Amino acid sequence: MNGKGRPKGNKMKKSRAETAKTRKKIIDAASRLFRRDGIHATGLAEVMSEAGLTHGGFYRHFNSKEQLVTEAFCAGSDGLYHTVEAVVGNKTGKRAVKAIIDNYLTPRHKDNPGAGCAFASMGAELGRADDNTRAAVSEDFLRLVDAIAKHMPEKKPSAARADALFTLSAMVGALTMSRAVNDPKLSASILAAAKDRLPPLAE
Amino acid sequence: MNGKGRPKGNKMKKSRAETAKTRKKIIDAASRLFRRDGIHATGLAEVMSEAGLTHGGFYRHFNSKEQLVTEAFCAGSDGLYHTVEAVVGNKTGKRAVKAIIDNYLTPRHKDNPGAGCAFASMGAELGRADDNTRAAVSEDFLRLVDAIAKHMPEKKPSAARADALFTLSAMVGALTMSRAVNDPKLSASILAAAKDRLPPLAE
DNA sequence: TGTACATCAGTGAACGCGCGTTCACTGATGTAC
DNA sequence: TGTACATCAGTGAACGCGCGTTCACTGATGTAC
Repeated sequence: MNGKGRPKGNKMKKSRAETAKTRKKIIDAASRLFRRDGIHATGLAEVMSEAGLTHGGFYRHFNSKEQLVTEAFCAGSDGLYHTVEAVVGNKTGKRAVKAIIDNYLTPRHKDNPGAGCAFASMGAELGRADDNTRAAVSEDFLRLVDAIAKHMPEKKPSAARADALFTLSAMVGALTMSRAVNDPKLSASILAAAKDRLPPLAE
Repeated sequence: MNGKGRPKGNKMKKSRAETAKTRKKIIDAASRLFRRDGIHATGLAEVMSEAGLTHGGFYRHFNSKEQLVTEAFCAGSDGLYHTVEAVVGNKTGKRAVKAIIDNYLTPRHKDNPGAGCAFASMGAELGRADDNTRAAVSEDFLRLVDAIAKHMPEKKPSAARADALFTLSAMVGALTMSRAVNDPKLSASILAAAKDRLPPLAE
C-alpha cells in the first residue's frame, strides 16, 4: 500500500548464496535415501533431518515430494553419468565399454545402492512416478546410452545405440537381481554372468 | 498347488474348507496389488477390501504384512513359472528359449505389471525385503533359470545356467526400464533390443 | 438323534504412529531512501 | 552514510489421513455326548 508506482522489474527474490547450498543438501540427502531405502519408504522429515534441517522448511525449496523425487533422481543420474565418464578416462572403443560394465557390475556397487545407479535402486518405483520424473528418466537413460554407444564407432549408429540400450538395461537388471536374492554366491553369479556376456556385444 | 517347502501356517487344528479359499483370495489380491502399485504403497486395508473382506480379519490368516509379502511374491512367481512352462509347450532347444523371451518382452506384459513378472514389478523392493522373502526370491529365481537352462542342452550345464541367469536378469532389466521411461518409442526400443540380442545366446 | 459347547473366521472400532502438507512466527539479511 | 523496511529461509506445532496392528465381539460351524 505505498503510494508510489515503482519500476516493477523482476520480483526481486534476492537470496543468500546459502539458499542454493541448502537446497543442494536436501537434494543430495534425498538422492541417497531414496536410492538406499526406496522413494515411498523415505519420509520428508528424515530427508530434512539428514540435510541438517527441520521438516517444516521443506516447502521453501520444493512444491511437493514429487518435485524432490524428480530432482533427486536427476542428481543420482548425474552422478552415474560422471562416474561413467571418469571410468572411461581416455579409453576408447571396446576397452571403454568394458570399463563401464566392469565398474558397474561390482559387489561394491551392489552393496551401496545409496551411492549407486538410480535406475536399479529406484527400479519399479520410477515406472509409477509422475510424468516429470519419468521424462527425466527417459532423458538421462538416453544420455547414458549415448555415452556407451559412442564407444562403438565401428557399428552403424542405430546398431550401436541398440547395443548400448541393451547393455544398460541388462546391467540394471543384473544389479537389481543381485540385490534381490539373498544367496551371496548366486548374487555373485548374476553379476559375473552379465560381466562375461555384455562386453562381446561391443565388438 | 506345488509342493514347495514354505511355511504353511496351518496352526489351527480345524477349519472350514472356506478358510483356505479366503486365504488364497487375500494372497491373490496382494500379489496383484503389490506388483501393480508396489509393496510399500499398498495398504493391508486395500488388499483385504480387494479380497472382499474387512481389514480386521487379516491377522486370522497372517502374522504380519511381511509374511503376506513373502506369500504374495511366491504366488506371483508361481504364475510366471507356469506361464513359462505353458509358453514352451512342447518346443525344445532354442525355439523354446525364444518363445520364453518373446512372451516376456511384450508391450502387453509391460502394461500389466499386476499380472506379470514379480521380479520386475517389485524390483528394488525385494532387495529390501526380509530374509524369508529374499530366500523365496533366490529359490524362485533359480527355478526359472533352470526352466530356461534346460532348453540349452548342447551347452555344458554350468554354461547353460550362466546363460540362463544372464537371460533372465537381462529380461527383468529390460522390462523394468521399458516401464520407467515415458517415451513410448524408447520403451519399445528397449524391449526390441533385448528381444533381438538374447535369443542368439541360446545357440 | 438332538443339544450343549468349543472353535474360530470375520467385523468394525480403536490404538499409536508417521506421513505429506500448512502455518504463524523468528530473525538474519539485502535494499531503498 | 545510517536506518527503516521488506524479504524469506528456517523453526516447530499442528492438520487430517492412512498405516500396521490389536481387540472385544458376533455368529456360523464342527464336535462331544
